[in-house]
Amino acid sequence: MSRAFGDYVRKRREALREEDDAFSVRQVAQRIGVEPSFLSKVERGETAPPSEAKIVALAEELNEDPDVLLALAGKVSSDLQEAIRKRPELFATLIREMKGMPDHAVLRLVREVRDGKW
Amino acid sequence: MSRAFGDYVRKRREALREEDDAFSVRQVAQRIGVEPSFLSKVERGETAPPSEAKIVALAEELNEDPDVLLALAGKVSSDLQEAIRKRPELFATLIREMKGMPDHAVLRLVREVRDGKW
DNA sequence: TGTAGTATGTACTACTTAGTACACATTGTC
DNA sequence: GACAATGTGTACTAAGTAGTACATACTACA
Repeated sequence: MSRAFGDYVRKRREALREEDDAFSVRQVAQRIGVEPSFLSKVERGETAPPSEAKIVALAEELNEDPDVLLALAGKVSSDLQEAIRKRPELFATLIREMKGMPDHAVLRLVREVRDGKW
Repeated sequence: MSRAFGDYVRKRREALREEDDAFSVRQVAQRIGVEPSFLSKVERGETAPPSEAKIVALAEELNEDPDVLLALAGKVSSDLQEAIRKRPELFATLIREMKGMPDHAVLRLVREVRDGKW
């Protein structure tokens, strides 16, 4: 089991803690709605990452992008999955086409789409 | 539990069966590597759709687009998920932007990308 | 020195996933 | 009328998911 998720969360939490004691395992656990022992195990990679809902809560707590945290946990946000499931051929083709493209090309595309050229 | 997946599979299998007796529940089940009773229950929606691997095998068997079948089963192909997880911010933004767009716009985009304009 | 807060260890559990194994009743066919 | 093939009902299960509950051990500080 890769510990990328746990390591990342722990580092981020401890960084925030330098400035604010409220970022202890216990307090963060309580705010996201899990037992401290569970969060501890997650951070140490002893247990698989939590559910999507808890990961999103954690991302908010740590001021991180939920999609990035979900990715580290090996998941994809359910709203993205739903969007794909609604038009599977279209999105499947597009994503497979783009997965071989460099970041800057994808980024350019994102911007064009966002700027309403479509 | 919605039975969209099972209904679709059953219809498709029975259509193929008009032409070819090899498309019985038993024989298809054997070819995709499950018990006939399991496929039967799946088609009648009595059990949740099978795993991704079996769905893909079934799609091949039925000459259907695996992404469509996966979508009916409420799933997204793991290779697409992996592509998203590798660049979560980029893909998340793009997909969320596109989910509100009409089909023809998405299709145009797919074609532009495929035709190497990027 | 006691007590408040902190992290972690241990044990357990309810639910879900993804099926198998086998028996049974029906239908076609030789 | 036997035999083969078909679809389905019933019972079961191994592994994974997503945690809880409580006990223990350490640290700071008043």
